[in-house]
Amino acid sequence: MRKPELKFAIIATDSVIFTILNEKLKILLVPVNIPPYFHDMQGLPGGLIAPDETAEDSVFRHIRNKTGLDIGYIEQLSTFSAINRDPRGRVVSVAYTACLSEEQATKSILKDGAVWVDVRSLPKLAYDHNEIVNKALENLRAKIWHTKFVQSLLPSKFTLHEIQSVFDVILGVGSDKRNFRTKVFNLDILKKVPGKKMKGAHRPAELYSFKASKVL
Amino acid sequence: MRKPELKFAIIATDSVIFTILNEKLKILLVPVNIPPYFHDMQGLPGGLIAPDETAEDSVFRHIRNKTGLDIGYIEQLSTFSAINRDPRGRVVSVAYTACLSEEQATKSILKDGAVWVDVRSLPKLAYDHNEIVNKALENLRAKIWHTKFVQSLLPSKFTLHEIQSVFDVILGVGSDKRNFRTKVFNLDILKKVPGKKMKGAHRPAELYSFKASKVL
DNA sequence: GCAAAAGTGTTGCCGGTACACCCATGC
DNA sequence: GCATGGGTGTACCGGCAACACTTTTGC
Repeated sequence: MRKPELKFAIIATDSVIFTILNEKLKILLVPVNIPPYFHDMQGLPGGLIAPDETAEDSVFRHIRNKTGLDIGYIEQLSTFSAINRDPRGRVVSVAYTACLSEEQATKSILKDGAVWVDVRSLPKLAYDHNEIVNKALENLRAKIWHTKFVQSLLPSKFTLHEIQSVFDVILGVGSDKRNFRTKVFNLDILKKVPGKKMKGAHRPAELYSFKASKVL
Repeated sequence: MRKPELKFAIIATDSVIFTILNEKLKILLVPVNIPPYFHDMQGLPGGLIAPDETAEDSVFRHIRNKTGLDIGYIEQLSTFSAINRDPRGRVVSVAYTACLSEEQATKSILKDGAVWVDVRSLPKLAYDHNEIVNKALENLRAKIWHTKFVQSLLPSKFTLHEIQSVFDVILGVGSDKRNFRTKVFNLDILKKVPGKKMKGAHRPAELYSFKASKVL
């Protein structure tokens, strides 16, 4: 099945890059065309780790190449080492999760056919990338209250409605406005900042930002 | 600093193997002697991943070689890829956590100078192994209530005192007997099994075992 | 009968959830 | 003045922590 020409395993990284566009959770996918194994499929952005870079460096480099962006916050997800996960040979992949704000995602200049795809309607992906995405989603949902993922998904200033919407979209449930606010205020992670945000003919919303390094 | 003869990174695994001996949390360490880099030091058991095995396979194999035991349950911890973590060349390591019962640990036939060392009095270890152990400890403490680690640390039948002792030793705090029992009973993960355990001139203790696959 | 570990319930607090109304703005 | 989203408080429930006495056994 796999070609024996590679004597040792090669190390790569794959990135699950989340953003929220139009209240939908999306990830970045790139075309995969590797005859005779994969025809017109999609997969996660990623690539080999260069000899003089760490896995994190590699992730930053590959994301920059696909989006033109410098991502600020990534988190290691897991390492995938199934023997036949890459039909071309033995490739072990260290998977990472990253998040972008809608603003960053829309201003990024996608290259090589990269596209944002709704996680609710993912196609069958190349390699074991569906498995990686599923694990990334589980991990995101489990840790959303205890990591900086939310901060990466939001602009520097945001309304309470916006931050609540991030939680609701990721967790896939609608939450109560008053309870949500009580909870985040008790966590003491937000500070009110000057200015208000108008959106249509309504009462303007207060703006908030994250207190420096409160959430781990 | 590092030798350039290796053109690509090599993949290895390292294992943090916990057990509890005499109410002390211990890990397995092996001697490391690699002049001119490491003289009479200790480090985690581990080794390269063979081309035809997964990372998990590699962990099982290396543990078997050091202890003569077949470990049942392991869990991936994290992957360490700092460029100079191994002074001999570029080695990326996938770290795993495993746990053994006291019975398994004492009956295991340690080879190559492997020893059990109290985590409270660890020496400076070779490579970045102190960092790996610290992360493994954090992870163990954070997930102790939600993983099979506790099951791996206990024999198949045990008393309530014994399981509480496992939690207390790992978390480093004494807990209330009645509250602890209320909590585990509410979790519905234990079943009473026939027989009692005597230990000195006292009232005998009931024996319990885990219900099949309740804890994830 | 005494030393030593096993076993057993109640109370207060806190975090989570359910739930409804007034406020500020543009038109 | 009305339509639209912004903002606020209370009541119930369940999990968690503090706390002391009786039971069973070997000697």
